[in-house]
Amino acid sequence: MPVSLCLTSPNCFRTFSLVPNPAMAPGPNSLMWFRKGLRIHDNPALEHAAKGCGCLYPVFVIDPHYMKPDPVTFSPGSTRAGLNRIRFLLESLVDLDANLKKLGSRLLVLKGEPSEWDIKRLCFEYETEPYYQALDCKVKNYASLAGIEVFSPVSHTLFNPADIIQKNGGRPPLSYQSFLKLAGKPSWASFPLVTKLNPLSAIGHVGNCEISEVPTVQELGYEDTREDELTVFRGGESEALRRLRDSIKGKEWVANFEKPKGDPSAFLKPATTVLSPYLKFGCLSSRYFYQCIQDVQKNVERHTSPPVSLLGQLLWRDFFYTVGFGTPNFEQMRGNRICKQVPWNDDDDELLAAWRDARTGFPWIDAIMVQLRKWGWTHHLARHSVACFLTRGDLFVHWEKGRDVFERLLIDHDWAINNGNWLWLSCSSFFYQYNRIYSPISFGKKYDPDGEYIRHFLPVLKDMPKEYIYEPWTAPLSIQTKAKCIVGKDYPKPVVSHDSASKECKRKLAEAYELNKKLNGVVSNEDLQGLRRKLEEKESQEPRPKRLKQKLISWRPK
DNA sequence: GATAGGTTGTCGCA
DNA sequence: TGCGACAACCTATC
Repeated sequence: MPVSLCLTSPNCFRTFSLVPNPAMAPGPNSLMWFRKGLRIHDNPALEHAAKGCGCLYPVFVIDPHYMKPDPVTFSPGSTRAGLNRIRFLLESLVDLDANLKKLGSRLLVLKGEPSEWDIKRLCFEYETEPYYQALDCKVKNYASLAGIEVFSPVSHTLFNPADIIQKNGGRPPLSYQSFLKLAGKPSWASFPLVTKLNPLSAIGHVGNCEISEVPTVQELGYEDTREDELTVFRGGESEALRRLRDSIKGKEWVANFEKPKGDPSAFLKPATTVLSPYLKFGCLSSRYFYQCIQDVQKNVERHTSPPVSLLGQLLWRDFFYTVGFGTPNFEQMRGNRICKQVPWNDDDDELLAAWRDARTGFPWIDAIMVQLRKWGWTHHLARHSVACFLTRGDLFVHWEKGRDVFERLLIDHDWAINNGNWLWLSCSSFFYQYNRIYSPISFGKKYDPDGEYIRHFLPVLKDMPKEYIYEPWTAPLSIQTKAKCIVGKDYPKPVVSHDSASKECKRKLAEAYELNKKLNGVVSNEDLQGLRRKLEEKESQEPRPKRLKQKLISWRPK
């Protein structure tokens, strides 16, 4: 009996069939299913698949939902991913294919046509995201029905999130420090990882299955993509290892790395490693990265420590993976045990769109949103700035809305880390000091007083004198004219007054916190509606210029 | 129940 | 460049 196995989405079971054949010799045929973990080095699933096998099928399945152009979204891309990330993924696949070819194999890219293959061993990297949990559960069930051995090792993260949760009595730790204590040193920290593989077995019979080369973005149906809309970072394991070598070359830089001291406005040479997209797709093994940093630290007198050190950054990643894995409804406010229930604006699409489309009228915020859209990447602190601005700092828009925008645009988008950071920045979980608000004016200014970052990503402001570049609406008209940028015409007026909007946000959060405390975190929809009404009443009693009156202009960053 | 500590706020001052 | 005031949150731990 052939057993159908779908390797694309949890709700479909028709990609191809596996036909176990006990008579096959010499070893069992193996299927290595690549999802993330797009690498040769430190890839236990691939290693196991290759060990003593007959034929080896290295497979990547194109999921149409992830790849196919969706014409109705706000930025080029598919239903689930922006074009930048799709391109990054394709580049990573091309590189993986090339690296497999060096080992005498190749990548088999499949697109949905059923076929029968003779497989006895199925190997894929373990995943903690709900999407893969649901999919893998079904795949494992079907494989076991068919008598196929499944090997699914934890190798995407430093630790197994389930172990940490178990050590903590069944609940994930909610602070970084307690996470560190529970985690300790990873078991493999001082063992050499397998970074090189022997030549791989041949590909087996593929039947009538449609095998293709890695498609280009054009072949996927993306036509009019302007080059300047595309990211400056190239995907793939080779590029990841090159970047890694470059980053750790400067031993002092590694040893003295302090995340909060990095400059978010540095764009010619980013202040961080920009290894996050490679970690996201597993082009770079986080464990290999860990060992490389460890080696550098051994050879210097003193070095920084978590949370600010470079190693600390990798541990943050594991922290969010752990909490995300152990928290039901982690990606939403409702039904999320660790999330404060707050009456965010969730129907003001105008404010959301202004933020998303880089027309809030705050150049620092808008420049970051342009960089995000073009590069699919911005510095961590720049992400903080815009996330705070959208939610608890100024616009009071629901963090889930901002999360969705990041999810689409970031090339390093990672389910656990993105949701975790939005919970953090909106003061919904992990972090609660809602009085600490990033100023959309002074925060950028302290790193980049001349506004070079703004001039680069918002060329409309390139001739604005530095005295006004963070607040162009305060520039006298003569200056605006001279700079060829009239605020309200060439560049928008600010959508809110930061002073009054941030005060209002603090007041609302104080009320929301009080309600959560009173109800012991069990806040119903009605409770939230009640608070929303109460806050609105207060607003109408004390009318204040919540939003500066302005004619909406159809301004687009160029 | 009290206390310590928390990845990275802002402002004014020395 | 570094400090305290600002106003005061929460979680972890005892």
